[in-house]
Amino acid sequence: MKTKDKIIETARLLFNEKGTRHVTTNHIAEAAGISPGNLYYHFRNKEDIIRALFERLAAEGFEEYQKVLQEYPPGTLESMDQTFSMIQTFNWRYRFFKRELTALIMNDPLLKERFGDVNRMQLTVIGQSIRQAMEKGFLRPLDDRTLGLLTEEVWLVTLFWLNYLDIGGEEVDEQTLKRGSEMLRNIMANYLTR
Amino acid sequence: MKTKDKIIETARLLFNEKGTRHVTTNHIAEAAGISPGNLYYHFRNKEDIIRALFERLAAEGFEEYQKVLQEYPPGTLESMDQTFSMIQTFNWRYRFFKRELTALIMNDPLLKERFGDVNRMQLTVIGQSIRQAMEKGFLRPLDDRTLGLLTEEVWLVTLFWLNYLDIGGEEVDEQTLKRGSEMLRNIMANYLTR
Amino acid sequence: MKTKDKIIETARLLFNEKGTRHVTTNHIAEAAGISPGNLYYHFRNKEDIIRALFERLAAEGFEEYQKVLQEYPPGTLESMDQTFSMIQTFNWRYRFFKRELTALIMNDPLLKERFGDVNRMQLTVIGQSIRQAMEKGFLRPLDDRTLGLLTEEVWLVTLFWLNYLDIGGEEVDEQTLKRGSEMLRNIMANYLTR
Amino acid sequence: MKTKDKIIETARLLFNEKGTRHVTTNHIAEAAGISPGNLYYHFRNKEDIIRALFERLAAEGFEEYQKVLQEYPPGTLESMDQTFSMIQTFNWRYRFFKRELTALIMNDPLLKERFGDVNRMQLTVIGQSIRQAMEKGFLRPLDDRTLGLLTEEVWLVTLFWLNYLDIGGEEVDEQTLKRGSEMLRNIMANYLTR
DNA sequence: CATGAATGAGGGTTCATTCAT
DNA sequence: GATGAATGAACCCTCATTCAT
Repeated sequence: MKTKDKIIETARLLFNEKGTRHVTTNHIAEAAGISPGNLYYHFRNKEDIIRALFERLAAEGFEEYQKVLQEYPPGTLESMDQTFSMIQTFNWRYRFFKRELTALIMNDPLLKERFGDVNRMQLTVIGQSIRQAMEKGFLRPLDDRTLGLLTEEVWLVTLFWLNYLDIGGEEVDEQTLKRGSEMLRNIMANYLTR
Repeated sequence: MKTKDKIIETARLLFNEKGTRHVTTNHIAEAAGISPGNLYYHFRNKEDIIRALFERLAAEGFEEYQKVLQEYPPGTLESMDQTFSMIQTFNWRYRFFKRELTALIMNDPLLKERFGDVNRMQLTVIGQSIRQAMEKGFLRPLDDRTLGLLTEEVWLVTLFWLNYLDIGGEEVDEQTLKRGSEMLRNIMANYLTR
Repeated sequence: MKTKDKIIETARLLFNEKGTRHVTTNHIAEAAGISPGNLYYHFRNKEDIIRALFERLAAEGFEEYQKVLQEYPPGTLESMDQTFSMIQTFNWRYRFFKRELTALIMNDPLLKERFGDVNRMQLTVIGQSIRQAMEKGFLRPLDDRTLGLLTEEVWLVTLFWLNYLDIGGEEVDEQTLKRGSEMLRNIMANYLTR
Repeated sequence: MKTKDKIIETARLLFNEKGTRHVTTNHIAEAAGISPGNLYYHFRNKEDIIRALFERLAAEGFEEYQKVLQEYPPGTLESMDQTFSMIQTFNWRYRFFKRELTALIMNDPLLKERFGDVNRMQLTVIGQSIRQAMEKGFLRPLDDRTLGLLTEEVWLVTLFWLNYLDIGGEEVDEQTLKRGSEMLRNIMANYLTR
């Protein structure tokens, strides 16, 4: 593994474990087995590492989403399920990010913009997915406003399910993740044609 | 206003504005018009101020909730609406808290416990409220599992609506808050008797 | 007990327990059950308390010494023994003082002077005591230089026996104190007439 | 000279001059011509510097002792004399240490242990040295108890001679140090075979 | 005599970042 | 690419002391 990747991966693990605040750049360097100076050769500063982690999250997420799309016909409950659990995997892999998101964004305009882009894209994808399900007849016809709210509802649950568990002091495991899926299914159930 | 309150209030404003990380105890003292030493006369440390803010949030929240209960019959859509917007007010007043919640909790076991207590209590209240609505006939009969999911759904949206707006880069105003209420109504709509 | 005495007594206990450095004036006030302001009504500053403790040590020591003199004929081994163990009692009662003596003196000229006075007086007393023993025939005749060295030797052991135990990690109890007496007797033994 | 050594050496001088209490880490850094951060790059904290000073004292002392042993046959009065004045040199070089010893030890268990080790070793060395002198016929035969007391007596005087001068307000110079040697000789004189 | 809130200089320490090698 | 010593601003917090009441 290249040094740059080693830094990113080490940072991810440490950030998840202790939060960005309590992980120093020297700490990362040491854990990655390199010198502080070398870390700064590969990254301009700490923020830069966080940004790199976000880009990685976005790229990997996009890739995985393509795979889901290929395996499961879009617009079905199954594809929604798969997408949900895929996103949870990322939320978990990069959980420091979700935990501190607003704080991080508040102090880094560049990150804010990039996150905004990705977030918008994801919302669009969800919206289209639901619209497709409607067009294919899996869901009953919905007016635009209801469709909008439903989309956001699905997205909100998907985004914050891990935080919800976190806050409630619940472990993240197969069971609790499954409960998240159930919640989504429960939401959709009201709109299924049968 | 007493010094202790002045500190708490100043801290709340600064934390909301810049995040706990970027607000130093000396900042708070200066903004409150007192000496650093005096701040530490009233609070053992920075964490202690954060805890005090949580206690205040909890106490004020409880108080407000009682008022809502007295004005609106529990178990109605209206009371739910009122409770939602009341909670949003607190989420906004103490928004630093919600933003950094998991990070804060991760590093302060005492806060974690206190938050857990309050959170559990709130979930219980919501659950009972929905059950009452059902018993009164506003909602159609639901099995326990569905009722549990619905409760969590309502709670999740209530908790994270502000974060959702934050993340999406949306302003917090009457309009966006109202959209949160609508989402809740939309969720409930599926279970109303008519 | 008067407030002033309460402060002195509390300070002595705390200083012995934790050292002057780690005992704050507020700490003393709290333990004495009074307010910080009140402490400063009775003493100008922390140094002043330490000085008062020294004066008390000196006064009590003088008083006790008179008692020993009355009970045991001066110039006997027995009176030396009694004096030794009497001084150990004070060294123990005010052990913080002996522990930090040089440091305390270095930063407080007034204390330095007072301690010097008392110390000189004590040396004189010991010297005279030994001389008496010689004149009474308990000790064999000694030239002035030897007598001077012997006096200092006795005084040095008496002064530092507790520190010696402290340093060696030994408990201060009847047994270890007795060993100190034995050492003195051992020193004197070489000069006894029989 | 390396930075680490520069820090240690500077600390030693300042500690001797003003006592550990009144020397701040920033003082040391400034006097050593480095930044505060750099000091903390080489030492974890202030205690750590003090520990390093003790280790240096112990190491240098051991080294010097070996030299004395090679030059002067062990078990002679001369070797004792040399050892005494050698130790006084160290007591003087690291006099802050002896002055504050008990206080320092009280608040640093690690230091306490290390000091205990070294102290025990030194007592053993003295004991053996006296025993050798006896076996070689320089000293008359002594029973174990007397030998033990004599050993401790010698050690006590050696350890505290500088403190004794300090307390008495006497300068440390050739003359006063010589008086210490004389005291030891005076003690030994009683046991010499001739 | 007594209270206790208030002061403020400064202490130990951290950590993102730089730079000579 | 890499090292690791070095920087320095700033942080959290302490505590002897003061002062209005």
